[in-house]
Formats: sequence, C-alpha cells, structure tokens
Amino acid sequence: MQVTIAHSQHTKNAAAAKKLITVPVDGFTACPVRDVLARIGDKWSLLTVLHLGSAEQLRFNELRQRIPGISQRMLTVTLRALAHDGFVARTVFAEVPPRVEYHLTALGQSLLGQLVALGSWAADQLPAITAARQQGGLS
Amino acid sequence: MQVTIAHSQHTKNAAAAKKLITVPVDGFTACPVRDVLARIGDKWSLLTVLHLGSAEQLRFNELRQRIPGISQRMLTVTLRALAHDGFVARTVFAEVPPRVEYHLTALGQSLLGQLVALGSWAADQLPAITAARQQGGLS
DNA sequence: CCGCATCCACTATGATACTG
DNA sequence: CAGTATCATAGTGGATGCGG
Repeated sequence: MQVTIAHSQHTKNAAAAKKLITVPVDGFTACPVRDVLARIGDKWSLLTVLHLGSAEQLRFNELRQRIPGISQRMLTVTLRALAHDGFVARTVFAEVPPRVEYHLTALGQSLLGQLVALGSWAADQLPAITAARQQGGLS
Repeated sequence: MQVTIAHSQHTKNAAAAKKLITVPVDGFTACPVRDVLARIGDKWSLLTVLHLGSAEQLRFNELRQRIPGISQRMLTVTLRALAHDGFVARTVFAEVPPRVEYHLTALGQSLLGQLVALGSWAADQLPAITAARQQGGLS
C-alpha cells in the first residue's frame, strides 16, 4: 500500500520543493507521528508535559523549580512551542506582580496519556534494551 | 515528591492511585520514556523503523532509496543506533559484492507497534493540532 | 556495494544580563 | 515574576572522498 505523506522538512536547499512524498508503508501515515515526535522528542517537552500533568496548573517558576536543570530560556521556548500546538494553555493575569499560569489542555492531557502508555511500554522493554546495549558493544 | 498519572486519562482520585503509575519526579529526568524518545525522536529513526517494518528485510541502499532525503551517513548512524539498542538486526554476507541486510527484531517490532499506536493518535489529533497552530498566533 | 572519516553549516541548548 | 536579548558552545545533519 502506498501512502502519501506530508514532508515538512525545512531545508534551505531547493530539494525541499518536493513537499509531498509517496512512501510504501503498511497503511500507516508516517508523518503525523514524525511531526508529533519532533515536538515532544526534544530535551524538555516531555518533562514539561509530565510535570504539568502532575498538577492542576503551575506558574512559570513553579514549573522551573520542578524541572531540574532547565534554564529559563528553554522553559520559555518549550512552553511556547507546546502552547503553539495547543497542548498547553497559558493564562496571563495582568496584575502586579505579574502572574502566568500554565495547564494542560484536553489535547495536552490526551498527549499525556500517550506518553504514559509509551512509558509503560518503555519500562517494560527496558531490560531487553539494556541487555541489547551491553551485548552489542556498539556506541 | 511523587506524581501519579492515570494510564488512560488524568485523574486525581487517591483511591485509584494504587492502579496508577507512581513516578518520582526526580526520576523523570532519567525516565525510560525520555530515553526511548531520545532514540526514536531524532530525525530519521522513526522513518527507518517504519520502513523496515513494511518489509521483511532490506538492504542498505534499498532502505536509502525508500527514505527520501536521508544521507548515507545518517542512515549508517541511525541503523547503528537502532542495532545498538536491539531494535534492528544487521546481517552481513561476506560475499563479493558485499551485501548487508537489516530487519526488525522482536523488540523492534514491538517498538513498531507503539509507533503505529502513536501514529493513530497523532493522525486522530492532527486536525486539533493544526487548528491550534493556526489559531494560536504564538510562534 | 557498504559505510566510515573528514570537513562544514545549522540548530538546539545553556549562561548571563537586562526589561516590563 | 516572567520573561527577552545576547553571546557561547555542543551536538546533529549534510556533502564528499576514501577504504574494505
């Protein structure tokens, strides 16, 4: 079965002109997955969603304290990306002192569910993966 | 501090907490999900696994032709990483001309299943995500 | 034919200082 | 408090040539 998938590769090269590609895949649209993975596959999005899912809502610095090692900048960037895709809602209170709260949207909680499911699988397969890594010796 | 997350959805019910996944927050940093995501979340691993899953076995250049835009280097790197984690098996035929075939292991097919599940969800949510991106104005 | 090594561009990330 | 701006750095990915 042939599947035509969107190819959102951002190459400055003229090769990016071909925006649609046709790939023989067993009926699975590969690109949405890739697209989503590109969002949550970065260093901090996963952790951010997980932590947001663990509370009703969190303020910027609360979130920052809960995610060890994240910089102010990366938290800002990550939150904006997640908000841009509709996973996170941002509420600004025009007060003094300023207050901004973030919480998962329905879409974000749906994503959280997927991540947790993936987590279950990962935890399940971890021994096998670890074993393979030790065996292979490749790095 | 610990965080409980429902498998299916986000729940705060303490009584049902026994059946939920309880994860130490500090452990999020080293969470298996994050680890797996770091592997398949890169630019090519996902496509490679999907294409390998769509065939019994594939040779290096067959794979290369099926993945539009991948460079020789990245295919090599990706395949090595996947083989290192036991998702892909590499078979070298010491012939002339040389022949190397790759196929998914049981672990790899398990991963494929997860990716397909994630793909179903992604395809399902794609309209919502697209709508959010257009609406959001944030970039 | 397979794929490794080298060089190079780009991007993601991090540290720090400044602003509304 | 909640960012934004700027600079510095490391890792990723692409192009090309060589080796097995």
